[in-house]
Amino acid sequence: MSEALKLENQLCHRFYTVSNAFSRAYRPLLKSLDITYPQYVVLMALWEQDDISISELLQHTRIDGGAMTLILRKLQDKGYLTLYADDRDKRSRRVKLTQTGVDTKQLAETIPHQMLCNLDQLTKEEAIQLRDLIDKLSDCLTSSVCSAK
Amino acid sequence: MSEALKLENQLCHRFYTVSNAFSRAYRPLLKSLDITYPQYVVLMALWEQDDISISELLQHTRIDGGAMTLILRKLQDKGYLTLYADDRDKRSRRVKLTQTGVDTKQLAETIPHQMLCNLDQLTKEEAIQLRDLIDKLSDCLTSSVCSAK
DNA sequence: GATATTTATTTTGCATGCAAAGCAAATTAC
DNA sequence: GTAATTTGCTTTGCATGCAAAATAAATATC
Repeated sequence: MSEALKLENQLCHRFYTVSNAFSRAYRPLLKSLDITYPQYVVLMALWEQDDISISELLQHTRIDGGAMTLILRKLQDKGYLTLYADDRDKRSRRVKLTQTGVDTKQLAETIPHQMLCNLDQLTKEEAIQLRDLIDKLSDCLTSSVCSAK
Repeated sequence: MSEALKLENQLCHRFYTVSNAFSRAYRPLLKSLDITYPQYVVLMALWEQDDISISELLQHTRIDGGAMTLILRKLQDKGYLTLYADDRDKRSRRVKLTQTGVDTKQLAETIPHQMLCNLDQLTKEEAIQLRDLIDKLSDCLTSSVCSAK
């Protein structure tokens, strides 16, 4: 049979598989914080830059807008953050960590190490190489020059 | 701030982002077949090896079991495949492409090329390198020696 | 300055991904 | 050979990802 349609040759399937594997691998690490992986992504973004608009948060995290509404609602319910209207632009809403949200960063500090511990078969060089290749791939996919719309 | 929790340093977030980007990029290519990306994965698996049990299909595709039930139901409704009971083991069900399902492979042959066209910034060597690094990473994640359960 | 358009966000409807529970058939234990 | 366990699959409930429609507010057009 032709090689092109073989599952083993699909880069996309590798990303599909690994992305889901990551999400599963994070679950036990995030359990004590009572958050999911996308919620963790939102918190990481806020720990890096707090008190930003939802649209900025969408850009940083690349999470879907519709999903973001629900994620923020849940993180608010859990007491990690607060949503408030922007005075200058009433269409916009802003996100701000609560004290709990800020403090939780300390608890989360150990998570990246625990995850890296899963990945220690990769050397630092390989990890960097992998990162750079994915970024190149990501640029192709995002710009999607050739994609038939 | 510490580097460990920065979003930019998370390999997982790259996979999250690229995996979703792939799914989005495939959408227009799969539209004429009226299937989603996971459904396409199932068809690719069956074009490679037809008439297999659901459990085999689960292993090949690494799709979630609960999701697979729905995906197969939809592909059956669309006339791509048939589900039938295994005579030897009545717990098991088997999947077989219909003639339509088999014929559709011809239509799908062009899809991998169209997608590669999106990714032509990557050289062949880089693509292979990327593939191998992801496989190494994938092994780490799957075996998850160190993960605290 | 009223209208048309754009922007920021939410809602809706559909398709997974996942853990956990449920079920029936096959297998193991004894 | 019956009970306990395992296996293959489906169902359930929850959390996204996504396109498209809906809303409200800000901007641009004329």
